[in-house]
Amino acid sequence: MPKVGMEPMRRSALVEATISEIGRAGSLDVTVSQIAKKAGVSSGLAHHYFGSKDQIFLAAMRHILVVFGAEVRGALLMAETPNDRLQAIIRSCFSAQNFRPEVVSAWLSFYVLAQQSDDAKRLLRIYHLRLKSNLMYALKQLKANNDEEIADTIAALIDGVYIRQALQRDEANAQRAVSLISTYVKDALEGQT
Amino acid sequence: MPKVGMEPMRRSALVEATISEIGRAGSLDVTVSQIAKKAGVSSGLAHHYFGSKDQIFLAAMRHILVVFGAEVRGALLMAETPNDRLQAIIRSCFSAQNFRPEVVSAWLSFYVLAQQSDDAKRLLRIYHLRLKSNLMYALKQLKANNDEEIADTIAALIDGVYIRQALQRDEANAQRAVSLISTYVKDALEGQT
DNA sequence: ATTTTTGTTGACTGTTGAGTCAATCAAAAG
DNA sequence: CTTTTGATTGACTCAACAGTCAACAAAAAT
Repeated sequence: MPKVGMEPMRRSALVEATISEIGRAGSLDVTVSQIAKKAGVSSGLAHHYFGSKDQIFLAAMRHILVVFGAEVRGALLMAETPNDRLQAIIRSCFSAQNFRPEVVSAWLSFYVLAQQSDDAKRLLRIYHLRLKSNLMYALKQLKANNDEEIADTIAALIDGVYIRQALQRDEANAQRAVSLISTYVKDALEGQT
Repeated sequence: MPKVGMEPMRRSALVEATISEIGRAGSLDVTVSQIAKKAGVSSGLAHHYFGSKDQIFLAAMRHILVVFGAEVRGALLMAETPNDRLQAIIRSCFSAQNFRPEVVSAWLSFYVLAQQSDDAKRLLRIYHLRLKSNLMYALKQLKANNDEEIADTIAALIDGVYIRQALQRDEANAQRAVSLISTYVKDALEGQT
């Protein structure tokens, strides 16, 4: 079985397994062995490819952020008006991919990780900046005079809805989440123009 | 030195130490020894009074919720109009006591704990229900036709602002947090009446 | 004065889990 | 056919830590 070129497959299997196990456990309290088992390999191999548990976590976090970023970019491509752009961003947050229970749960754990690891903090900051810049770009075109406050509110709302979803654990209602935030956006823009 | 009646003092010292250490570490990854040391006692004593680490965490969480609940109730007493009531609730969330960096950080960890422990989940659910009921009571008097959605949005906003504060770690700007949420409330109510 | 109760410690135990390492296997290269 | 290289394992080491326990200290009760 040992063929050449296994590395990328193993890496991504381990990353997926990490997200899945973190989601299942609801915390970073998962062992390398659990992750490896879920990925169908030995714990030694996980260390072989990633070096340490921390690196595995970071790789998983990077993966989630990359998937998220790609989805947002894809959705933005099809948006024509500034309002479309806002909707595209919001809807991306709650897409089937990103709003999966394990992923939501993993997000929460990554927020915790970011309090401990500088690398994780850096990753999350980049994500935050990109999200805000995307929001601001659309809001500026809409001539919202308090665009910065609105952007921060949207961002906080997204995080808040996520955290609450992580707790409830019933099947995620993405529709309601999107409508909640969209309603806010509508009200906020009406109130000020 | 061993006088009678030490128990309540030790318990509260340990609870305070737990919050402080969780806040410092940014996660539940603190040892009983660390907590005990911070409280100025031995690890054995912590076990003596609480039985297990889980129980210590739960006691700390209960303490935060009790303090929070008391503050909200106090603020509500002085509110006269429904709008005052909303403001009172929001302002309580960001009071000097509740919005301390360690407490904010501990909150985030408690959300994680609630994904693992049923007891923690129950505690948090009670807090959520009480918060929502307080919000709804005020919103109903304001004749908001979409009161439930507004209540959920406020709650999500509070959580979102908290989580972001936990990350930034710079000195908390409670003023801005309150104004962010108050602005939302104003817009939401104007938009619909 | 002695007994009981309450508070308190720190050493000890058992377990768990991260990371290492030598050895193995099979394909690819020469 | 032999050598190299990448993939892979599982046993092993070592440290950390939760929880236990026997023992001690001082006040309170008798």
